[in-house]
Amino acid sequence: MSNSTRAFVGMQNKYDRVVLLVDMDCFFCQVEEKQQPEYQGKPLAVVQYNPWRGGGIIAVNYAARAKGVTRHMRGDEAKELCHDIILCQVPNIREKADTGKYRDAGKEVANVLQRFTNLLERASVDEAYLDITETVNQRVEQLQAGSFALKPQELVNCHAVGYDNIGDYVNKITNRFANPYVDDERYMLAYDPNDLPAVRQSDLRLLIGACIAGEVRAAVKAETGYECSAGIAHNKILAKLAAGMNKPNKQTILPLAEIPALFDQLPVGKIKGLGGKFGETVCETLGVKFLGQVLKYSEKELQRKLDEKNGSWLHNIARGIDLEAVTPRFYSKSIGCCKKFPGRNNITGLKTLQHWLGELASEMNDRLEKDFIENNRKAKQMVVQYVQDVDGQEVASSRSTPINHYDQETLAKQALELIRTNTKTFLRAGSEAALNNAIKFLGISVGKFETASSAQNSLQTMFANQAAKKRRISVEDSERVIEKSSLAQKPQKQTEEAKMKSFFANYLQAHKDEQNVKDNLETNVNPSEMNAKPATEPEEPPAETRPPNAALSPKKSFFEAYKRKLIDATVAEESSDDKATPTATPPEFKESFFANYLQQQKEVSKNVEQKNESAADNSDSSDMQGLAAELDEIELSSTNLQQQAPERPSTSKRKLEHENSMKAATSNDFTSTYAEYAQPELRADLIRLVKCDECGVQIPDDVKALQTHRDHHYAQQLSRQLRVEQREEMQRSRLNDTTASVVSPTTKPVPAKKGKKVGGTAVTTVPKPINSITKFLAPKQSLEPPPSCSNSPMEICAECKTYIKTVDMPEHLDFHMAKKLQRELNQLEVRTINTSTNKKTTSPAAKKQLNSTLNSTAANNSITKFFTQSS
DNA sequence: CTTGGTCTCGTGA
DNA sequence: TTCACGAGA
Repeated sequence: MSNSTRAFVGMQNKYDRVVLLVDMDCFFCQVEEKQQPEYQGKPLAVVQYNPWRGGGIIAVNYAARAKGVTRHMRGDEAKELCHDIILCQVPNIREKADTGKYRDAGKEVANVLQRFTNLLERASVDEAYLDITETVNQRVEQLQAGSFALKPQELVNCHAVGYDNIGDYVNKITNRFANPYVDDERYMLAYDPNDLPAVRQSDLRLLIGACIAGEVRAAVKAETGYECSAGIAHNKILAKLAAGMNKPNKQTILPLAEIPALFDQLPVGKIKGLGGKFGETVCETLGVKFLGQVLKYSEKELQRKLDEKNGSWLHNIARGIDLEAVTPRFYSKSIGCCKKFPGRNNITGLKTLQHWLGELASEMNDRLEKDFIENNRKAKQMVVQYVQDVDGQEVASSRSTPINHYDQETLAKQALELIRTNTKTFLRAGSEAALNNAIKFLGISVGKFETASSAQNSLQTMFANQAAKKRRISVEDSERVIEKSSLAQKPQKQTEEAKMKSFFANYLQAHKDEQNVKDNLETNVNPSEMNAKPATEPEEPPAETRPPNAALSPKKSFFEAYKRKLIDATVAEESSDDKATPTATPPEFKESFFANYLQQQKEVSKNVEQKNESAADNSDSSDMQGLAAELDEIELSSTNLQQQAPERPSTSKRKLEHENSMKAATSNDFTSTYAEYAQPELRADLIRLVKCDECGVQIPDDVKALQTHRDHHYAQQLSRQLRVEQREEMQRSRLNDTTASVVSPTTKPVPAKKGKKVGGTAVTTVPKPINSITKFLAPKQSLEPPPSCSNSPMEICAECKTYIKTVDMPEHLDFHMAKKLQRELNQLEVRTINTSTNKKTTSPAAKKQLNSTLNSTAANNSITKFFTQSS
């Protein structure tokens, strides 16, 4: 558990990184929509249960935002603005909001993100930074080596700050390829000479970053069903800023050169860290409104007016420089829960205080057990926070204490002690039960996690190993994913390809290939519109078996991509009021990359010559020249198309529908828009899709994605079932002990709580290990090895007789073990429930047994033994 | 009484 | 270093 302090990159690397901020769109709403598919496309908001005026809104989907519904509204106000709005309650457990559902969903997303880089920093439940510098650099190299070509079709849903459409930005970059020094004059004025190499590469690298962002978002969508927005920039601050500029389901590049213009009009408070009090002081003490105005102060002045650290930080920020590193963090450093007790709900009596501490402690206990199993770590410190009303003033306090084990009772007791011993007069004079100061806020959190030593018990060891292995595998996976999506990597070893030095040449080569080898594209885009290329040929072979030079083909030239955008734009026009429609003004093709290339062709081949042997270059070059005329023709026809397309929208629309065969390709609701634009991972020629029998959603046909998706259903089913059980259990205990209630806390609510607790323990304990291991659950897996995965070695699992990737086999076997564990836990649960109904008071022994199994260091119970035996 | 519940970080003692 | 507390997202 390295407590990594904040890290920074060197000033000399200020433009070297490519950072992504992925931000889930109205995440809580999406979670609800996924859970209740019938809600999809309808205006929806998530409210926290609170009887006053219909509950407080904490998330609003875009359909509801269109009607003017915002956060900070009450449910009733939302209803007024939008009569048919669906209001989802966040579940209430233990009389307080339970956000576990969203935490789990966030983790599901993070698991996908993780595959793309190990430099993943989770910033909140629905936001994460990814440092993708490595991958970008690799692709730059491959681009230069000719083994990789950009795929502009990945950029359809992408924006660049300062450009009306992404095509303009791409054109700008390609122009610079043709004339590398066009912008240098400006660069020299604006940047330090030492930065020029990075500055010159900046746009291309951000563009590549955007392609990766497209892949990331497509993977998230395909594997979790959730949509997100992303920002692509050279640092965290800018990535975060950019991500917010186009939403939902879009991504935004913030080009270096656009920063000054942007900042001139950018309110200071828009920058992360300047949104609050500090931002206000900055504005006041500097007399500025916009970030750009900060430029008039020297670093020294800023340091003097603010302080040394903030001064130079702001000095940098105003120049778009932020050196803060993306610090890898998947799991939170602390876990806590709290509750407000406003006004009338102030806690004024000792019993009430004990009751609520018990509730909070109970939730903590559940979450800590879960965390322990997942992360093999134990908290060493507990903090209790509270706000007291001391004669009209709110006084906040927090006290901490070391902890060694945490069950509900201990946590609650310790919390109470901390409050008691730190309050001057805890009880009102002469009273045994009345607090001297009413409590308005109560929170318990734990932190200072330490890894549980593996010697402690085998259960821990197993899960620790599990986690470590998973991490390793996912790193490999991320490489595989990237490889898969950048088609041109496949013929990497082909040396003759490597001789082509520019990615222009690559495009041309690719286009040439397209004529020889039939491309799936032609089935996607109607051949008659493709300048009368003969529509032909049998099914394309699976990607893995494709001949190398066919695989090299980038599938779509710029031209095709733009035409594609045209079609999209046409459809978008038809589907009228959709906000998620991409801006898709087609660029002028005369200025296009092809035109440029053709003009510059000879120079390019000259450059190539300089770096390389000559013979192959000449032939390439002549090949390219041979293509020139044809490309001209294509371009010509494309401009025709540009004019014609809007006049026959329905054909292209139908085509598009056919193309993706996604259920909602033309629907204009907010949840289905993705299908139209999700080429990178969803294009049939890249990944085959299968339909989930259960929910009908399209899933990439590879073992991992399938398992992940099924796992999701399985987990849902499990938790549904467990929730039902829990509810029943709660009712039982209520029947058994009707005196236990919130309003009369004098009645000791212990039996009820304990009854709940037993259920709760099982509820949160059981599904988690299952959930994390059921990645390898194969309930519906066929006995045949999936054809699309034939490239990775598979073997048959002796337990369930299904085909499993060899690399996944160890975890798959773990899964079977976990199933057994689940059975045992379930039996244990049945036993405890039985005793509780029989005896009215829950058997504390049974509960403790479970608790200590998962919590403690003692390894002498049945489950632990079970694992020792089976492993 | 009415964004509530979680998190993380920086600062000063 | 650790703790308490506030700020910010």
